Amino acid sequence: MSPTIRRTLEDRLKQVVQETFGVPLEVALEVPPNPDLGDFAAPIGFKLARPLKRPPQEILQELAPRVREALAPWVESVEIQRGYLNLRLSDQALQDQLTQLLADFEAWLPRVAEGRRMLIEFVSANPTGPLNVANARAASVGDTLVRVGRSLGAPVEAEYYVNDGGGQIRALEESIAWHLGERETPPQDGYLGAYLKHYAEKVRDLPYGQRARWVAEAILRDQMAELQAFGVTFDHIVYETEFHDPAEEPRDLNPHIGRRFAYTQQVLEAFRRLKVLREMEGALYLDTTVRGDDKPRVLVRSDGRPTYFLYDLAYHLYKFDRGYELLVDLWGPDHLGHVKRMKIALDLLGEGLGRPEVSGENFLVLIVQQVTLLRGGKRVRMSKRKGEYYTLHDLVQEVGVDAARFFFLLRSISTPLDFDLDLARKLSSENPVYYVQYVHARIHSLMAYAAEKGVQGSAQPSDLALLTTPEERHLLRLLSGFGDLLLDVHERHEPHRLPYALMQLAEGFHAFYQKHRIVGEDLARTRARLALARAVQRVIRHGLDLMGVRAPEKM
RNA sequence: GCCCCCGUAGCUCAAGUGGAUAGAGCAUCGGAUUUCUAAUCCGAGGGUUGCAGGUUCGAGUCCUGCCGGGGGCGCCA
Repeated sequence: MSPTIRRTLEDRLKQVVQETFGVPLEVALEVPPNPDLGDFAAPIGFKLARPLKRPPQEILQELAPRVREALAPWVESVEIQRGYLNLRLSDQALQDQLTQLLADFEAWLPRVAEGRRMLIEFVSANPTGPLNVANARAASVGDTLVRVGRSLGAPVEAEYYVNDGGGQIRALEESIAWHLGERETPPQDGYLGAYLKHYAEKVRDLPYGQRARWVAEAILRDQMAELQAFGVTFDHIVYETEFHDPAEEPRDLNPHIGRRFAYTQQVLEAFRRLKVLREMEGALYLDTTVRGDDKPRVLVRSDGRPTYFLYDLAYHLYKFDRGYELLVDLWGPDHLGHVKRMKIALDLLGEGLGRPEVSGENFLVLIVQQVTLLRGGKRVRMSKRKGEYYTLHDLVQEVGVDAARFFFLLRSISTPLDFDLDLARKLSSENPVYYVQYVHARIHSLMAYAAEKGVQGSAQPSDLALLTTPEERHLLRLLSGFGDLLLDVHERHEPHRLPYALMQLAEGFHAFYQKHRIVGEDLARTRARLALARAVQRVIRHGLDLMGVRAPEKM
């Protein structure tokens, strides 16, 4: 429940500025480029200069003594440097963090204050073939966001949407017939990959028209198994056909069909009420241009079949209806053009329904950029329909779950990722993931050694006061900031910060270990250093777990 | 043609909501271990942040234009 030191300091600083100058100021603490400058830097001199019409230096000189007093329990020095107020944490505060971390790790982690119920939808691959590496990247990112959120006590759930309707299912049906030799020419837009033959053989005895549904279910099961092996699970699975008209298909063939058709009708009614529906050439359009879109978007085709867009709106209304307050969707770059119209449509939907919570504001799309596979320095072209594949399964076989997940998380979401397969295979012994895992294993072995030497008893506060070398202080500082890091990952939806932070912590520990003897003559110092090592191990283990990466005890 | 993403060290990428001397890994070169895991550590070289302007105390970050790469622009999903 403890707020982090950084948040505490920011709140206090804000308060002091308000009391001293009577102006509000959002204070965002930064970390100075050089540790000699302190642990935190508040760039408030520049920011106050304008509203107060006074030079930064003068402002800070007036502020510094008050800050020093207000932050006394946590901060041992406050210095003015250029336009910054540089803060140095007290040894006591850092040692207290260590004590609390070890006493009750879960309680030491910060909690997300306003618990908006969040639903993250990701992967949501078509049930027409195996998962590819783009799905793998989305799975890594989405799952880690879910885990981080939960670790901070935020109500976050994971959902998978199955596009089990529309043209691709018809194409699947045709493709199955082709694989069974019932038609000579391969269907246009068909799925010609060898994998499908295996599924097709199992439905040979089913009549044409009923096979695709069975195969889609089987593929979905296999996808889920593959994801589970990748460490990724979902709380909910929702099918597109739930939003279809139940008259479309007999329910004994499709148990999902039409269960939530009411949502589809509700969407159309809301738009009708709002008078934003347009009929042109026999098709029904949503006039998104009233909110700045380029052109109206088709909801119902001229032959009466609804589009994916309409079903997607019904689906997202269903999400809001279940009480989620923030909807996060992870989409591929090919869906980029849909973001704007979707937000507009949700705004209109909320207005039409008179429900302000249904709105584009509460709908966040994260575009997870594409993955390009390289082999021998050349692009590996992939096409589901042509049957050219490199699957999630292949990836796990080749580089393993740990390396794959770590590697995917190492890039920010918005960066296209070149995945060099030759390099990835080579990386198996050079990948940074092993650098981090090694710290965990090393500390495990260290603990065993200490036990063997008969070192007993946990560190007392007086022991921890001995942690004063630069390497020890650096580690204490990194540990104390771990909660802030998780908050950043959660609030900004930037999971790539996590592996970087763990690499930094690992680097700090390796350097510390190299330079200082941990189990030694001085028992008090030994206890203190073991406590520090145990805390590092705990944080590393937690961080790796959030990434779905194992924390081995031996390497 | 319009919209979006990207352009940072030889390579792959970071850079905490506009902050101090732009940082890591890999690669290259040079060192370190009789004692707790060398899958480690220490050090060196390597940069006009694609180009040109602008905004301001301050720009890799924001704005405009251009160049290059990728993606999208369907009564497909």
